[in-house]
Amino acid sequence: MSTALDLAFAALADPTRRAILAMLLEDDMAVTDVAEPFEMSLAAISKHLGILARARLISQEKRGRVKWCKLEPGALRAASVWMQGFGQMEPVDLDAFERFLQAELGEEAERSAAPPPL
Amino acid sequence: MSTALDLAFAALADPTRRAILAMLLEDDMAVTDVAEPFEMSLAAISKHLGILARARLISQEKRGRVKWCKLEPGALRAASVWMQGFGQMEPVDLDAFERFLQAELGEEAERSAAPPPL
DNA sequence: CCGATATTCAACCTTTTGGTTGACGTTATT
DNA sequence: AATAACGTCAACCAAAAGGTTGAATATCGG
Repeated sequence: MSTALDLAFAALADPTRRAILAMLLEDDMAVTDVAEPFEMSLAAISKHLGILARARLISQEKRGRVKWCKLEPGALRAASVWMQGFGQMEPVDLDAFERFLQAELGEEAERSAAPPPL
Repeated sequence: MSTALDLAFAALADPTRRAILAMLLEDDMAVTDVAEPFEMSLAAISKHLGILARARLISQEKRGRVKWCKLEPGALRAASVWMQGFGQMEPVDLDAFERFLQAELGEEAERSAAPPPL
């Protein structure tokens, strides 16, 4: 039996899934469009999205034949609350986050041999 | 090849390891003492500690025959920065964290059939 | 030196994870 | 009606995770 926190952290542990979350930060997306930048099958991405949805990091709504994926920050907040308890974290620096995100997107792009964003 | 973030989130995904981190929040501990409340072998706990150490969530220093484990908030901070970028998190509520922690320690205690704290 | 204590190592086992492929059911398009 | 597009399902696979046990390695206390 997995707790919400188990599911959230496990979902976040995969770089593909974190990249998906970063993409969804920009806008809601259909499954096919989420899959497009990655070098793996649609079915694999569909599974990743399922894992993110079970962890409640995203929600999915089917309209017609396309299933829309939407970032759902609730579970992230719960996990964040848990983490913040440890050790007097510095106030959050959003610029640092931006750099982090860009760096990771870069890595992901290299790993998947896709053209780097920008 | 796993990034620091992969290792941190993967390490946090296991409830035993989160419980260990919570214990280390109180004080540094030797491996044997970390293992004591859990219903699993010392070797298993040693592995968990190894995973936490590789993720740089803890550090380990051997003095004599005992190896001391110490919480290392750096990696947590990095992961936290990543998460904070998503969705306008509320300012951190440390009381909420305390409740979270107590709840989870309770669950862990039930799962491992150990006497609940308090 | 001897026995107890602290920790890891190695081999093994089972379950989970992350990926593949091909078939399938729906919904759009023409 | 036929075809294409969207997404999932089922079966399969290799590798990693999480646990066990028993032996090995230090180190400490008498």
